[in-house]
Amino acid sequence: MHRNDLIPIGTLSRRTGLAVSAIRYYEDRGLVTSVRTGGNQRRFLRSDIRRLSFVQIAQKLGLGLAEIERELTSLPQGRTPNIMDWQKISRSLRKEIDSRIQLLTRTRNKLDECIGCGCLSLDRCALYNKEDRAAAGGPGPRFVLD
Amino acid sequence: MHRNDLIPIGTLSRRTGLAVSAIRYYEDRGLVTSVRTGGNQRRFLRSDIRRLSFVQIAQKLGLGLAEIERELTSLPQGRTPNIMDWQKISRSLRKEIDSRIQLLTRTRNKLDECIGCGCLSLDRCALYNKEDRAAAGGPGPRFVLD
DNA sequence: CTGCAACCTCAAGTTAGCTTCAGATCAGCT
DNA sequence: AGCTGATCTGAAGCTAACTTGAGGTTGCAG
Repeated sequence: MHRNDLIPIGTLSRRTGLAVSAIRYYEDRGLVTSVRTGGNQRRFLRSDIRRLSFVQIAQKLGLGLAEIERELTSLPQGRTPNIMDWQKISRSLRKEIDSRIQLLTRTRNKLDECIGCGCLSLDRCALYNKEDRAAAGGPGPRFVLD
Repeated sequence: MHRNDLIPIGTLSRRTGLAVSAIRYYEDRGLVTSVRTGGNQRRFLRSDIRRLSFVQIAQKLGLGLAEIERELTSLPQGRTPNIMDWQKISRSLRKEIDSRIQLLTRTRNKLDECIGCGCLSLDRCALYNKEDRAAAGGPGPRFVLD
């Protein structure tokens, strides 16, 4: 519609709160793409603001850039993503949040049981265990949050 | 009580599921301590199994080793930690979990609002925003999980 | 008392996710 | 036309949390 559908990297930086260097890094990683001006400067789509906002939110949830990239592939290529596209991908993020909440809730319950005896073994938590009987139970509490 | 209150690093490794190299690294970082045999091999207290279990659980919650170290300072020095000590510190961990759950819940609610319009701005989420009016609202969705 | 798994130290390498720096060019206002 | 802030590239550096490797020593079962 208007000519300034294309924004320079500094603007994208201000609008997303990301450092310019971070955006360039994301481009290297393939999380966003840009076109170049005659003078070789990057120009991004306005819709990349949303795209990078999504990246930040997903990151705060603990997703790695690789996973985020995978999520983002569900956005249309060629066409600028519309509301429906973002709704769809946001719902996927919502699922992620849900499962994280569940995981934490389960851990909290486990921990509650274990606070009772202070054993911190989180599996075979039978009373305090002078002889370290739990040794038979295999290695550590690793599994707790796996 | 018995002579084998002291265990070698390999045993500690098996009992915690941690790599030997990781335990040595933790010792460098000051998360555990050991005594040495005549031949310079490390010997740990059995209670360090719990200590390192705690480390692993806290880590899975996203705490950094520095924060974990801080938590661990609440354990008694000199004396082997008893059940009460572990209960106390575990409760502190429980608080951490609780606040994380709250944070995620808040984020989920925000996101739910935003899925409605697909804007992903998460603050002034008034309908879809062709002119990018939100620009006035300051940089990105940074604050969401801060 | 011998053999060999388990230990030791120290330096360097690894992955993720960026930042910093140097030196050079661009773009837009006056 | 000129100034000045914004951008460019590529290499190197950084933090966290470890792992790997080389070369050497210990400790205990038989």
